[in-house]
Amino acid sequence: MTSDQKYRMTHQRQVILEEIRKDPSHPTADEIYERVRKRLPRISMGTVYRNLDILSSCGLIHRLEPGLPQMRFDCVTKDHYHITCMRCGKIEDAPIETSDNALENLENALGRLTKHGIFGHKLEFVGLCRECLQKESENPEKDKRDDEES
Amino acid sequence: MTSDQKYRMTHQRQVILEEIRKDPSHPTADEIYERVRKRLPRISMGTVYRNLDILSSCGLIHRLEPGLPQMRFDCVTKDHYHITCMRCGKIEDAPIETSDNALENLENALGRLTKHGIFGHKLEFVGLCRECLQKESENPEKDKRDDEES
DNA sequence: GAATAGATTAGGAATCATTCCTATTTATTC
DNA sequence: GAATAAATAGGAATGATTCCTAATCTATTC
Repeated sequence: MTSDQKYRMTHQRQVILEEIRKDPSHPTADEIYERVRKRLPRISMGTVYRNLDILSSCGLIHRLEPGLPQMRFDCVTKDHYHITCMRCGKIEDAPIETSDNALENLENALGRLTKHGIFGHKLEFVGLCRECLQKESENPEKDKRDDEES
Repeated sequence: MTSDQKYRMTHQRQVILEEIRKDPSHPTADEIYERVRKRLPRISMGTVYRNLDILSSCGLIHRLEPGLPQMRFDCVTKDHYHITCMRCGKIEDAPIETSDNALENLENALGRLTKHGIFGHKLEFVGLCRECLQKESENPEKDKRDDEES
């Protein structure tokens, strides 16, 4: 698929890849399944998961692991950072560059300090997305006090 | 438990907290359950989970969410960073300070740029722990080529 | 173009961490 | 010490993910 011949690019795999590439919103496996199913009604969830694994391990997509029960997938394979909404779970790209090497220097220093092999880092920003922030301001303090006067 | 009286400090809750505080290795819920069970043989998993939730929401412990199926818990509530071993899943503290405010500045800039409310970030280093690194060097390339000459 | 072998699939069962439910127990307050 | 609320044990339910199997597809070789 990349250069090795271990994998074939089957039609199902191609459609899954296309649907991920159509969608910059970091969809879950389930969302990908639903979209692919419109084009391939007989596809199974097992096939979707297996191909998400294979596509990730080939580097054609990225697997995201926010602290939420479902994994999400990213068609952008260039390293970048994300903002996760703590209310609705939406994940958006953080418009910052990873090119400055402060974190890389830190990785090297950490490797020396700890004798670990440090191969990378995951940096994720957490907050409220624009929509949830707006709802918050329209309905202030709503869910911070769910123990009073129900 | 902190200052509000919403929660009681029950014996079970106390024991759970003590066992977490005895153990700096970021145990899973299951590991905590096993340790607590030695002291309270009749405790149930539901009680452990409920109390881990409550203790986290009170700020007495921290809940970690590495990209692995099990959550882990940390008795150190001061903000700090971790190194997760991609082979064995062990989580260790990263001996770096969070006090320099580069990431804080970045959060502020991001908030302005995106109109999100940014409340924090999660930074996690990924690599091999000392033990797994050593095994790797004793048995080089073992698991990178599991497709050749089994 | 038949035979072979390996990869892939659909479908569904199994797994397993976590959450939820309920009847009972425990602590607190009046 | 009755009333009330919180917490518990035990077990069932949930739900994302993984695993299994028989059937199908595809590339290669003769």
